[in-house]
Amino acid sequence: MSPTDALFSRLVSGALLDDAAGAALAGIATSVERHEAGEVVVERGAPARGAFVVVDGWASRSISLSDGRRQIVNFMLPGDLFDLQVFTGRPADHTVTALTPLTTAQLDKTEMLNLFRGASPLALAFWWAAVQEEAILREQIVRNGRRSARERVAHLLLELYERLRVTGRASDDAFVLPIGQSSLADALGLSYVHVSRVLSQLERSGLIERQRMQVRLVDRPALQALCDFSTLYLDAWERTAKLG
Amino acid sequence: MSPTDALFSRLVSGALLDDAAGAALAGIATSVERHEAGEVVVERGAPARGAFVVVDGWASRSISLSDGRRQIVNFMLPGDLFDLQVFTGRPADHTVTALTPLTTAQLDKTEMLNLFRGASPLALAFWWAAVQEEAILREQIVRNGRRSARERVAHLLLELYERLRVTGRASDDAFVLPIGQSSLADALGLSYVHVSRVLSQLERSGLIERQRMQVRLVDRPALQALCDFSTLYLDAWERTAKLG
DNA sequence: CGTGACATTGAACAAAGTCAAAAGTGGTGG
DNA sequence: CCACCACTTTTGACTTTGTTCAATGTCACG
Repeated sequence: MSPTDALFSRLVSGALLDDAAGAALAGIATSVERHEAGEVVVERGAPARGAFVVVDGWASRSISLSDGRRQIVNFMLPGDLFDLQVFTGRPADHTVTALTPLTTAQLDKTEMLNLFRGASPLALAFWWAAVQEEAILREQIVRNGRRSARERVAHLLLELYERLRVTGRASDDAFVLPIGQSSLADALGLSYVHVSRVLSQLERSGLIERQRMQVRLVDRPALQALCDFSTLYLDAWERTAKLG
Repeated sequence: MSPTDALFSRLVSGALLDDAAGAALAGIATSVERHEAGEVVVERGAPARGAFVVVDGWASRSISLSDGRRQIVNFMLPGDLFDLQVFTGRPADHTVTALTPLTTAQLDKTEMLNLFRGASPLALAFWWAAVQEEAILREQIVRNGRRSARERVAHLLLELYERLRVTGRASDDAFVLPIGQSSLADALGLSYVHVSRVLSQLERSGLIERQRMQVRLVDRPALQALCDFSTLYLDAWERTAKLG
């Protein structure tokens, strides 16, 4: 039994691979690692070593807030790939932990990049965009899973501000929020009534100001502290390593 | 101003593109579409037409439960790409709605695939795995955002069952659940105390059985009905269209 | 002005969290 | 084989957070 068996059976069931490609796959899944239950496999913030396949056992991908609240973003089962963001040179925005005795196989980074050799540089750019988006989804999971209503609202406002800023649509701690509170509520997993209350309260506390569709983050540092906001998951917009 | 300006400024700030690649990018972002606020841009379940860039305006990506509860999975702002799953031939597992007057540019499907011409078939397989994973993350967002504790637990058990089944690790409505309740709680955004209560209650209702680390989904249809479980987001494991 | 969509407020209610203690479980070594 | 340990699960009482329902405001626009 090869380390890539489980992955292979997933890919085959999706009709994505033939046997030749399967052999190629097995060829790049080189070093097999074994971990005990509880062991950390990839640390948040650590530079990417390579991508991994889960050969056997269960692992979790999780993100913790600074006060200890923890959100498992998803479970990784045999055949699952992770840290496919190697392509982009980004550090991991999450921690991977073995939940049971775990066997993984590492897919070599340069081998992986070789697969893209011959493709347009745009292909990697799109890959990067997809990785980017995944990071935003993960953060959304943590936001809605382990943050209070107040924290959620603050966190979303901060994220929107940062994302809009990159394309020149926000500055001076202010931006146009062209959507109603019930859309915010649907994004945050709250009722629109409660969103209204929280926004009013943030305004009364002097953290934000609202007029029409304009929002101003009056005290951005305080907002960030309030919800434990980190730009790690967005930073890559500005600091990603160049690709070969 | 070209339709890809916002995307370009994102990619450039990540040092991913030079001007030549930017021109190539502009070359494949052909047909520009305009939508009114509230209009549906991509319908859940519809076959992929191509990938899109948001040129101007805001959109949401959302998933609704059959009783109307709605979860916005993320907001799409100018420069964001979406429906990158074209590569995989999967239908959309979510609905894209314009939140404001919206301008998008379509990236032609065959042009997109051409970018991968010359890359190994494995490159597309990895892309497919990433898309797969994103779908699971989206479902996790809906689960934790708009489902009750009872529904969440049922939904997660069903997902794990389906995912394990693909690699032969579950059958007969039963599988080994080798993790503690506090891991489940961390994944579901609940307290472990509450998870314990819910599991006990599901067992008393005759929907599941537990012994050691074994879980049996005694009445899978009822569980699926209980939490509005759809395999759409997992199905691709078995029904994805073949790639060129 | 009047109208309709969106936002705010209050009061009653429900879901899930917290705290604390008791009951299993399984592994270890005597 | 049993006693002991650490850990996980269960249960009950109580608290907190956010929801629901319903009424009231506000504002842009015809």
